[in-house]
Amino acid sequence: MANPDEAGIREAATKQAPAKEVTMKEVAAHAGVALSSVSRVLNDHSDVSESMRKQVLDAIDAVGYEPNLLASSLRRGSTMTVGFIANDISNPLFAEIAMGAERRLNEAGYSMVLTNSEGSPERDEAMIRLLRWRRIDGLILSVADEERAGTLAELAKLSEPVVLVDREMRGATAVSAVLSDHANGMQAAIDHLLELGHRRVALISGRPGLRPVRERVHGFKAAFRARGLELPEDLLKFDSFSATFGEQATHELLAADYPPTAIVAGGNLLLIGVLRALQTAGRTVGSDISLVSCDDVPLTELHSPAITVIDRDALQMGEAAAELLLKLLAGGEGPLVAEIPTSLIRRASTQPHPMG
Amino acid sequence: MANPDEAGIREAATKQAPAKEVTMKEVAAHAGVALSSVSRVLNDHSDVSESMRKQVLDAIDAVGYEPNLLASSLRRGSTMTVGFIANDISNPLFAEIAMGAERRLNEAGYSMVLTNSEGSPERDEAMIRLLRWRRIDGLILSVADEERAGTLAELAKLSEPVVLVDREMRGATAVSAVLSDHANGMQAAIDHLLELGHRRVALISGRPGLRPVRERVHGFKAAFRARGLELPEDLLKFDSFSATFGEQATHELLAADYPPTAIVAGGNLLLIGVLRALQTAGRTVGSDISLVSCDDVPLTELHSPAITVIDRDALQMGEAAAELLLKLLAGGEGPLVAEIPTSLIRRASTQPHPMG
DNA sequence: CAGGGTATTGGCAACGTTTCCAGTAACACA
DNA sequence: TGTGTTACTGGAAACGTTGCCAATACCCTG
Repeated sequence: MANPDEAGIREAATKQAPAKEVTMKEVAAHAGVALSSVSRVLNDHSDVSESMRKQVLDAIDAVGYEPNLLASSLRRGSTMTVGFIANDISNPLFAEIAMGAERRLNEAGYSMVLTNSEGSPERDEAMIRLLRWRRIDGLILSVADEERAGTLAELAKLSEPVVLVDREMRGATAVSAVLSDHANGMQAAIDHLLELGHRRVALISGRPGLRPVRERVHGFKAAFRARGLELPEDLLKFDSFSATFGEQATHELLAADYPPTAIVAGGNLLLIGVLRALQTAGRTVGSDISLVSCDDVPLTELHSPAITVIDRDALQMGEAAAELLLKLLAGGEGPLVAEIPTSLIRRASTQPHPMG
Repeated sequence: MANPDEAGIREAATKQAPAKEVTMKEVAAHAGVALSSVSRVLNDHSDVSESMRKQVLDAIDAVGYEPNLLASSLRRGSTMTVGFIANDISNPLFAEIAMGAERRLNEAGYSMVLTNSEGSPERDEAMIRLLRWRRIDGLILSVADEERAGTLAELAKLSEPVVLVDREMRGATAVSAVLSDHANGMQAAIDHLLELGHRRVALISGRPGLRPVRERVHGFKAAFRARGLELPEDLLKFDSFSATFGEQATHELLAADYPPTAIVAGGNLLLIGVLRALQTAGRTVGSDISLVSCDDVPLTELHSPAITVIDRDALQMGEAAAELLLKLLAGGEGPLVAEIPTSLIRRASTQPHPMG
């Protein structure tokens, strides 16, 4: 590499298309004013004369100037950007939350960069770190693992405000969050099933470490307890929110000695697996077995029979998350918490237990 | 940044705490070496001694240093970031494309910032401009309007490589793109319906300005022409890809004097509307009316009867888009084009025409 | 020991902004 | 005429990096 001949060649090859950027300097030169005046015009400071403003503005589109937000952010110490780390962007629920958040943030002049952890705690950490290095002004996320030390550590290093979506991190000092009321939603759903005469009610959901799962289990138990009934412990299946787990768990449940007469699927991906399994096993939803799902998606409405769901307003969740973050960004004291209600939408998939 | 709306907010937010950053300077001081040596270690240049490397690395986590990617990008002239502008992130199809692209880009060391135009050409333009000002290294997008002058202008100002997803911009100098083969897919689907005896086949799709719509119409016409049949011009409905339009168009079609015996929905949102309308009208999919949709989503598989679709691999589309962009980023000469095949998945929603 | 590498390091000027601090001109007032 | 005030403008120092260039120390050869 130190060969002088090579160096020469490299130098020649380095002679890339310069692609010289048009900077404020050019604008200033063209307008015959100082750099600082151009800056003042661009940031509409109070102390600029009309003639100066016109002069600079003309020069700007004469030379085709475009601001460099990197330089601006570096100098200013703020990027006007917030990060959003989604667990799974292909899940319409998260997509809608992200959309709600982005709308609200854009209104306030912030822009949002959306990234996808694909449910991996490692990627979670990597994304937090990357966004931190990018100097985002705030972060909205739904961590993949609430207990993970690495994630906690990465978040702790972030001095900017953070809002969790449907997560609580008990290992950390209290952090702002928007939380949906899974417990009450689930309690209502289970109560509905019990009312219909079901006793063998199964719950299929993700890892019990996650808040939505925890809360739903609370609601589940509360409903049984309220009626003085014993909990069907053997019908609780926790592993992941994926369709494949939904399918596998359903098969296991159906094959048991005392199979359930009703199933609750803890998410729209799980539901897909459950439906596949029921179809394979030749069971008819509604008449053979009752079914409840979480989160209203087109499939639940259009399935025949239509599927009873515990619903919540995903858009609203996103907006609420953005709202909290904006409050914090404006200097508000944290932690702030917003509760999003859930509601039970009864449809044809839940029918009275034939022997109930 | 010149947006006057932002001024007030920024001013309010400026009253931040100082929060002095830990920079390379601190690291250098702590290690007793020069700033440039720290930089060399961080970018692992060849000419650093082992002792220096250790010394600096130790100092780095002694002082808790975190790189500032803004400064780095500014200096280096490259952000290692590519933008992705999606039409509608809550559409699982786009979400999957984005996911495919992000995976491939991450592998190559790039990170992706995902934004959402919500199908609005104005937002399209605004997003292109913003990303340009952020100095992204490349852009993947699916413009909302292929003809719009403003969008063309914004793209023209971008000197970095661009890859379109399922779009062609005829007003611009040729631009790279990943295109799916809608024409053949549609032709196969229509041929399937014609084979089943259907003649009154309706097509509901988005605005005809968009490539997927254009191509599908080609395929549609080709299938009729190939059999020497006359085109049912009155059954072609173009307006938007939304569920509401799907519903409205279906109602119109059903109310016509010569209603269709088969409907093709040009997207998964349209399908939702079509299904709603059919349900309202009391028509049974399959026996009363045949149905084909575009893009395989859980709903099509799990609906009863299951719905015949023209499928394509969305993940692959995203990966292909990233692949093309990476080639261009590596200095490859454009424009590059990748074709993604479509395939017809026959299911129970397409049945022989009773009178066929 | 001179001479010429080689390997490593330090210093310094950028990158494109913003912002503080002076400086200037114009004007009013006494 | 001098003084103070107002309204603007220019200059220059940051922000945190990177990369070129020169400097140093060391080693090897003759």
